[in-house]
Amino acid sequence: MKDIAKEANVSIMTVSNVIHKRKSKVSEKTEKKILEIINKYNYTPNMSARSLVNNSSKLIAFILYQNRKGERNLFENPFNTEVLAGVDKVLKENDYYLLVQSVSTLEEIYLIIKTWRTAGVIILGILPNEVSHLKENIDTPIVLIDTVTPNEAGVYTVGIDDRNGFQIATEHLIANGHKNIGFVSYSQILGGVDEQRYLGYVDVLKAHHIEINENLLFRYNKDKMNMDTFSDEIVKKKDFITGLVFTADFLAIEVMDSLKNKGIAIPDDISVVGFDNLSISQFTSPKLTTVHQDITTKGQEAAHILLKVLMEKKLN
Amino acid sequence: MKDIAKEANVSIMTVSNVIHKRKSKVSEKTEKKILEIINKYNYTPNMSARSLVNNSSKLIAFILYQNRKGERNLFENPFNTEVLAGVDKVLKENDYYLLVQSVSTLEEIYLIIKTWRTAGVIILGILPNEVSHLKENIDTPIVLIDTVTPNEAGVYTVGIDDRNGFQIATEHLIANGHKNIGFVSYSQILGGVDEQRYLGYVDVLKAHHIEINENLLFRYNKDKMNMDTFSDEIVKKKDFITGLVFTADFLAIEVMDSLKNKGIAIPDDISVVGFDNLSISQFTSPKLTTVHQDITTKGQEAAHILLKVLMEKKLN
DNA sequence: CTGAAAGCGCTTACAG
DNA sequence: CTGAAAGCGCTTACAG
Repeated sequence: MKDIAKEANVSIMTVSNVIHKRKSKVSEKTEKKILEIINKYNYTPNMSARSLVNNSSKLIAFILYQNRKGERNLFENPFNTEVLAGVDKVLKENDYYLLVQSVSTLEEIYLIIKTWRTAGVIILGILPNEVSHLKENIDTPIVLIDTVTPNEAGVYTVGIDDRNGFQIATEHLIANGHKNIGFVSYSQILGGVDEQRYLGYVDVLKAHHIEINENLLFRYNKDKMNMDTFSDEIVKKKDFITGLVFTADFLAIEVMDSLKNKGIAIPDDISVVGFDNLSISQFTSPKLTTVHQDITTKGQEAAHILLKVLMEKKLN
Repeated sequence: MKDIAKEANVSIMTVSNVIHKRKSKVSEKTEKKILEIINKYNYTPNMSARSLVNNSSKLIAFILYQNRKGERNLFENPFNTEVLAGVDKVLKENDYYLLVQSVSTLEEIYLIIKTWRTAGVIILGILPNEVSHLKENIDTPIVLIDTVTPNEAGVYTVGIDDRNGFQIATEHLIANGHKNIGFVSYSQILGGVDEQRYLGYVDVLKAHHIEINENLLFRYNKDKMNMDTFSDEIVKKKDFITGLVFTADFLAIEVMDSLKNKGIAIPDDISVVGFDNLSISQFTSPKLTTVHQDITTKGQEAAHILLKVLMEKKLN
């Protein structure tokens, strides 16, 4: 910038004004001259310097969070990476950049944000009871995906009507004559989207005067169980169960595979309905019946919300 | 930092020395005092300031590159995200951070690197003939994944013996009595890993005195074809073909699905062998026979190479 | 419309 | 072992 200013015989200030397109502040003539020099030298602004002055960077942190010791690889789950795809697309179009990390504690999140003075943060996997802690420790806008929480100032959420979605899933099985329908989810059911989905499941059973049977609720704790022992629990009750609703396609696919290996025919012995409509779900056999949600759109939505809030902040 | 220095009654310099663990330069007593204050205020260094001084940040760019107009979402491919998982893990353990973006031009890559003064870059999808251009425009260490290129100074590659891997895949079909084996890959075959795999395919056919039949080479151009018309080409030759080798599981899964929809039984009508051993490959039906490669390890490897080079740079 | 000054938080020589 | 100075590249008031 200094060199450009020298070559154009203007001050650094003027170059800065040109870069920031403050047209009213620079004559067209000098602007043109400076732009030429900028292009000639292929000048790129140094983000570190800018961030330092502004005490905020053009970085958005994208965090995959899972507060458990398990050595699970969060990037293996297509749901997470489809969200990432949406975020990538929108931020790129708006000259923001994406800092990605998977973490297992909230403190790691705080550290990233402070270290890089990120403009905002998008997080997957936060539980409702963690939101207030999060809010106290982060002073940039926060967007949570699939966390069911009241909108507080500074905390925005992206989600769908999970309860209704799951009513649809459950209703589908009922419509096909099923009564003994198992509910299969990951373990942290309290407060998360899975609770909403559970409520949708209950809604439908109740509407059809079917009693909720605790024995048909299967919760997969990824850290304490393996898929084999988990599916055994379902196998034990196979003569009773005729249908299963899953809160996630990814889980449905894994369980289906395990059940098939144990000689259970799907859908002949047990019918299955998933949730998410992951792109891989169409490749299972039989094709997984699933409730669609547009995952990439969730990511785009999250990014848009963040950008909007950031714009408003700037105007104040 | 200034505040910490003031409270400890030392200079900023001394605080800096403590933070960087230059033990020889600070007495144990002052060190302890300073560390206490650092903890008390939960001090986190400002990376922007550091990057500015060093003219290099603790950011590593992870780029998914595809030089085509197609609107393909690169995060949808589990291969890419499994690599990402490996990179994430290693960088996190070494206090580096990950800047992720999918791009469609080399210029976008250069821009990211200059803008953020990244310490290094890991790229997927570079073709061999693009390497020299890349090298001329990037002055940080570059690690290319699955690009077949001679090792030049500053450009490192992570890959496997693709030719041998594909010999194994092809040999598997031969061993099962197949002779008319189709080779299915994505379109950009020249110079990439697919060429190595093609050579492996040729090796085996030749060894068994089977002539290469141009009509059995299927190249899927994602931008110009759709899966339906592509699989039609295979269907046309279904009475002749008895086996197919695929250069990627992801492609195999999509094609298999399409073929099944068109009434082709797998493996009864046509046997299929994939490549990669994606975690989702085990969920297809029939389970995809595939040549294993440890994808996450490729990502870890890439990160390790980068860190090693960075360490060596520092020592000079 | 243009410019000189101060400062963001840190590090790197260098002097004591 | 400790410190004062200069500077990284940029922006934000402010003065002309």
